[in-house]
Amino acid sequence: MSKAEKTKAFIIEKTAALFNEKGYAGTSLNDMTEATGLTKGSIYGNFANKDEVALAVFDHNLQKINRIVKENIDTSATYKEQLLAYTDIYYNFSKYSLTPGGCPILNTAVESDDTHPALRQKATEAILNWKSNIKKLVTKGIAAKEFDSSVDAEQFAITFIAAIEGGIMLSSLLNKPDHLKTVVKSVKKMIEELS
Amino acid sequence: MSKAEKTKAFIIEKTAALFNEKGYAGTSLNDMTEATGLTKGSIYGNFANKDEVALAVFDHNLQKINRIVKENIDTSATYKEQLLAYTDIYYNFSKYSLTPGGCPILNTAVESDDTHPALRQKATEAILNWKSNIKKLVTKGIAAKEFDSSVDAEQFAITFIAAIEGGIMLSSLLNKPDHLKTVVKSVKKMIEELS
Amino acid sequence: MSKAEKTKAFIIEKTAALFNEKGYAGTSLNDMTEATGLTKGSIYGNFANKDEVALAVFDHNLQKINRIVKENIDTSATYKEQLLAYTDIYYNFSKYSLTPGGCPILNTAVESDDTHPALRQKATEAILNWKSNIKKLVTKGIAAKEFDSSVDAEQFAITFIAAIEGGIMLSSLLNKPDHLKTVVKSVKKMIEELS
Amino acid sequence: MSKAEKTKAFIIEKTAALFNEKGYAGTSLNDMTEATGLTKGSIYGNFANKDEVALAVFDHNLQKINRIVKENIDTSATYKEQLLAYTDIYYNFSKYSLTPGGCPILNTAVESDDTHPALRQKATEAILNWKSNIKKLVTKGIAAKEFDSSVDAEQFAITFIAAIEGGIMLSSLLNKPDHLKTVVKSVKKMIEELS
DNA sequence: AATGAATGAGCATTCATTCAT
DNA sequence: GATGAATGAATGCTCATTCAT
Repeated sequence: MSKAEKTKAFIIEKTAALFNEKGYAGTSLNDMTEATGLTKGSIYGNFANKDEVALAVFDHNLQKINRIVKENIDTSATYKEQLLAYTDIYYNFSKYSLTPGGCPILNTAVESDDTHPALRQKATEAILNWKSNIKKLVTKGIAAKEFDSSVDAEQFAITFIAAIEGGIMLSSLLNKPDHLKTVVKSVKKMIEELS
Repeated sequence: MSKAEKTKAFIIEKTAALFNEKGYAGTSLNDMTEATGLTKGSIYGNFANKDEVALAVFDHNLQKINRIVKENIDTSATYKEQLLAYTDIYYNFSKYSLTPGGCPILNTAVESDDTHPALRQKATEAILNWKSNIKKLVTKGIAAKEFDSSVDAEQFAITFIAAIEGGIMLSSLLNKPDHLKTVVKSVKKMIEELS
Repeated sequence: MSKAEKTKAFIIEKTAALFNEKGYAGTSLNDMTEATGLTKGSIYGNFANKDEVALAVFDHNLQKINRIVKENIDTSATYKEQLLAYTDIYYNFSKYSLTPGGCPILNTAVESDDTHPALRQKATEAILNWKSNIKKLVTKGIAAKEFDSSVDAEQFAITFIAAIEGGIMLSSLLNKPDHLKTVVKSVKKMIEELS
Repeated sequence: MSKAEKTKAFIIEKTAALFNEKGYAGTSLNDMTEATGLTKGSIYGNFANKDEVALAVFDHNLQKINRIVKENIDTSATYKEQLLAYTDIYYNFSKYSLTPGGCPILNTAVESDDTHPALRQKATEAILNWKSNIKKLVTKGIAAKEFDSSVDAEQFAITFIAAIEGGIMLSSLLNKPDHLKTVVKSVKKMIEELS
């Protein structure tokens, strides 16, 4: 890793919390220099502009989540177990020391949808990919006779994601991590009902 | 209604969409003068500062939703029907010409939770009130033997709100109103299962 | 004249020398606040941006010159006398307390021709208008039998302007006002030769 | 020529057009690295600062012109012919592929006279040298009885340079190479009248 | 001799807010 | 009660320059 790559990674890591907590518009270059200890010139030497940092931070946050998902899903044998493992991630959400400030996908989605096309695009892709993954597990589970053939995979995936994201929002806003656990419990019940 | 009250109401109405779409940090006084056709001096003559406008806008948006909820719930006889009526509001969400830019509670919750205590407080109250309403309907439904006594009202309320809010986010981000309808379908199924 | 118009005029007057001496790129907003005693905000309250000030300054400088030209030309009876009166303006160039820093048209022409289309356009129009005026005097002089019919009005006008502007440049650069007077003498000889 | 000398020459050549078109203040180190393909460090390894490059570029441009002048003058027998040869250079100005952006002496003179003493000094010397050359030709022509003894060599030289430089400015600004030719024609007539 | 990476001062511009009229 | 005009701090970004490697 070159010096530039190291500094880029350093900037991303140090500003990730900032962008997630204060949003894109709410995070200033000054905030960023304070968080990193670097000068504005240095940040602009490594990124073309604030936008590029924000997009890189989003990718960074997403990778973090995807890595956790992969680790937890791969060890599961059946599709049902994989779905349950998926939910377990959110049941133990606070355990994983993820970027503070709530779910980056949710935050980005909410802030960017009317204001920042490039970020919106990133959030959209992340959600569509997530939906596709859940859908695949359900479809394969049906094929493997784990789930009832009448199950609507699309509907399940959408409801799954909606509930989890809504649960994260409630937990963050009300400062009650248990609310997400409560939602996860309901989602687990939904998974049981797939059979 | 005095002239001052009229102007205040006018400012709130004209800037409501702005705040909901661009967020608090993303909405400038200049945006507000453009949207209203008024001068900055005039806005400051009617509100102490930008904050006050944002808070008033939140109240305005919330009242709009609450009025719709009240209208649709009151006509229902049973508690189950009332819960179903509740969900119908979101099934037909786009029909009610609400403030553009997605759900104001969700937007405010996401933007304010790490940055704006006063707005956060408003969002918190709105959510807690919503949760309390749903919980009451379930509790009364249990007492009236409409729902099974084993039902956890708190869990249901939290999951209900989480799913709906998550559904709104998905619909806004992906620009697919049907996603919210899909979530509402799942919620209706959850209501059926309460019996 | 409204307050805004007064401030605009004040800004133009106070920054005219600045732009003429340091050029468009060489004049900073800080220079402008120092020269006017106003804040940046005040300048931006009266002009959309630095460009608008520069363009207004150019117009202001041009008007100043045009006013002097008009005053001196109008009193002359014959076309030859009008041409001579024209040159007298430049013979006494330093007398008129014009904007310091040399000829604004020349300065703007030289700086803007490869970099600033809007300013270039202004300089172009000023020069074309000047050429047209000189040409008209010659043409009318020919018609009035003051000048020989073989005279090429276009050639005279171009040479006239070129010599004067070149003379201003030499005087400014070498800090020798007499150089312009020397050039004017040659131009006067050219005028005598028109007959 | 050492490596360092080669690189210096390379930098000068590649940035000459830049400085002539955008001016000293308008040319950034970034522009210079783009134009040369070198790094900032490399430019600073070969020149003390931006100033030094600009001064070297001026010298480079001046040498180019002087070489052309020498080549064209030397072949002429009489002083009148030498003066006419001088003007021919400008009649065919566009033929010689000189630095784009107009006359470097004029550009430098106009930009630097109020802002950059070192460049101003260079432009001053170039003009004085030019004037001295023209003056010598006229004086020698008088001594050789080619020109009338009443001719004012200083006045002729100043008017000559003023007209040519003014002509270059008009041609550049109005994008009409013919304007310079028109001026040159007038200058040739002036030369004829010296006899 | 050249590079990559950094610096900090400076750039044009926009911000929320104030206040005399 | 509303306006026009101002303020000064903050915005994102670029500048010429330096220096360890």
